[in-house]
Amino acid sequence: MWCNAAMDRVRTDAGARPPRATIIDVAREAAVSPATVSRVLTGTKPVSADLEQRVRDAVNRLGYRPNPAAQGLLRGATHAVGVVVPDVGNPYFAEVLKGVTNAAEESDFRTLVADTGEKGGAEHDAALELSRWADGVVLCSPRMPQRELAKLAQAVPHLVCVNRVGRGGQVPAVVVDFEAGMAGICRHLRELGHRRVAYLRGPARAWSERARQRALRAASGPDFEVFQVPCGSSSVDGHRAADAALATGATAVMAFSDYVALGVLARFDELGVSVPRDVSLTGFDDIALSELLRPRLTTVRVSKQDLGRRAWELFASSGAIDGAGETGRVVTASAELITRDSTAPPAGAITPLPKTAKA
Amino acid sequence: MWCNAAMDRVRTDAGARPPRATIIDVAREAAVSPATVSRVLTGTKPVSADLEQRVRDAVNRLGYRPNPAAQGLLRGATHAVGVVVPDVGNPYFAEVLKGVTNAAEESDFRTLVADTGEKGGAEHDAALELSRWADGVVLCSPRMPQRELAKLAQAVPHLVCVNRVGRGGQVPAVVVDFEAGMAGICRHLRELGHRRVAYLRGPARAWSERARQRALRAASGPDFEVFQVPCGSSSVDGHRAADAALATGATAVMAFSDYVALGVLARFDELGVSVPRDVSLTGFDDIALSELLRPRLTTVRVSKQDLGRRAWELFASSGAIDGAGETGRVVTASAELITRDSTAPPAGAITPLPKTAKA
DNA sequence: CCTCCGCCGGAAAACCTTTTCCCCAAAAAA
DNA sequence: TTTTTTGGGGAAAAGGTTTTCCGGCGGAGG
Repeated sequence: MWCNAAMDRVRTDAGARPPRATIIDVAREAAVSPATVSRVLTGTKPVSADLEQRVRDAVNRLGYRPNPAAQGLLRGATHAVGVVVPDVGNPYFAEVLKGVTNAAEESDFRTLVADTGEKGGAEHDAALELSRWADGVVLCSPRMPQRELAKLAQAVPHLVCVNRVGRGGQVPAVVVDFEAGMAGICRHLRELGHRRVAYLRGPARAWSERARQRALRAASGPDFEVFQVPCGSSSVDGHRAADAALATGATAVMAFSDYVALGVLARFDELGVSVPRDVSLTGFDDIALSELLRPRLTTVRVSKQDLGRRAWELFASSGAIDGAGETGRVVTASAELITRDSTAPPAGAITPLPKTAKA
Repeated sequence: MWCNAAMDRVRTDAGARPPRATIIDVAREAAVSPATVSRVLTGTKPVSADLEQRVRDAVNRLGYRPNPAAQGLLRGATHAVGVVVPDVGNPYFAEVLKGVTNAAEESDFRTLVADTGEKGGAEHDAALELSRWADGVVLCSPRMPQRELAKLAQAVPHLVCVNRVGRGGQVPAVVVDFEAGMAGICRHLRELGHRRVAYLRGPARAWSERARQRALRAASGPDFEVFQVPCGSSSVDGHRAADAALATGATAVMAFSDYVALGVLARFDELGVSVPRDVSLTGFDDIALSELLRPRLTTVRVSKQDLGRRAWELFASSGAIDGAGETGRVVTASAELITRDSTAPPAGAITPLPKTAKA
């Protein structure tokens, strides 16, 4: 299968790809010891000027680059961070991933990614596997039960969650302030005069769904009735649930996310229901399209890349890089209401006024 | 639960996290030699039943998992594949990444990702750096010049391109059949009766843009005039270029991609231009939204995940896994025309009626 | 002039796993 | 029963880098 070292030197098969130069080759070329080469490259100890020059020349001549596996073996660290996402194809998670990647690159860390395909059962194993290859793992919106998460946190050295806090916040996490965001939407709708609104529920297991429910419970009252409609987290779920939402007789519909709202909007269009004339619609997340859609979607802005970056910072400050650090912090990312064209005062009567609007 | 064996190392930092168990710990626990443990786990040589059981028990008891760095050092392979993308936040690349990741997982490979932030200059370094950590690199839509790509291909052991073929196809690549896709769009528009169409150009450096141009040149003639309008690859580019496209007097607009078409559609809406009544519009790629938009976008379907999977297969068959294989294959992914609502026969006259439209 | 200290560079250990080499015991053949 | 073969298991080397330990040399102080 793999040839031995002696063979490797003379491997002249078609590829003609010379085996990678090692630190020993460089040392020989520069007529110094491997230790000196290492010192020049890592800068751990000063080296006399002429020797340093000789080493640098040799490195350039041979195109030498240290073998990360050997470095990792010695250091006990891999200089890599793992990211587990339910679905990379989902723009939300893609943005979070991008945030982590960019932040990690600044500290010379590599990013490993695992996609669980929205299967909550696969999360645990994926994280565990990734933790072998990385110094820590960022877990995005895990659906796994609390118990499993707690156990995982003990097995994985530096675990950070996004949009999920463990009980008591033992595991560091960065979460969107869903509660404030949802409250903002409710306030906005109430101020517009809506009194009966429908909420399209997300996945029951999702922590973010439970946070939204808290806000809903706080906001609802005699003058603000909230009708819960089971839905889901994808556009097709929204498309499917749109009719039920309408059937509640609500004057406004709050979707679990912008993505869900997209499907709702499409279905409303098919039904000839005009937004916001006949009914108002809100999303959550402020994905890029929400501004391109007609009508432009009223939603809550969440800086997804920032979420990723903050997760990285949590990972870094938990001692993954320098040494030991704090252990269980939960940082909350702000969620800002973005008012656009999809919300308006309810049509007092059903009379669809001839709004020209939207100059 | 956790091994006592690792105690002899005195790394007692606050965290109280016991260092990972090594194969030596397992060997001691099972009262066998490390070699036997290795043999049980890799299955390279048969081991008697009782010893095997002892080893397996010890492994479970200690939660032992082999250190990938040590394995990699020995094997000279990392069991990882790198993916370089211009922008993970772009759903197109996110999908390709997902395709690679899923395929890689099936072969027990990890995926490393680097995001160049659309900066063509960063591609070379990113790929080179990733190649240290991975057994090969998948380069998505590289904008780097031909010369640089050729040089990179020599420095990186197993390089695979997506949507870019090197001169003569020396580097393995999987590409969308942009030419056929574009030809399909042209044929479709011509059959509808369009004679003057505008094309919103993508990035000049992009290989896919040049492929589209070939198709355009082949399709254009006295009865099918194509007006080239500089644009770009993002939605805002499309938004900006929409006016210029209209100014050509074309009855149909072909956008570089669905993403660009999104911006065009938004601008047309602002201008009160109705699609497809006043002007037809086409995209490319068939991103998820194209079906949710109103009007639903006529476009060319490209299986983005399949692109990633094919790239992985190319990587695998190039000898990255088993040994030596073929070297420079180019596989072409089919591109299928999807006819939806955004295209229609041209309105006989050019007259931009004061459409209220969009019922 | 001698001694001590400090600095620079080399030798070697350590990191963890796989694999080769070798030995020993048991089974098969004579 | 003795010799040969086979098969299973242990010892040790290899793989590339960092870091500790140590030796040697030059300069400064006594």
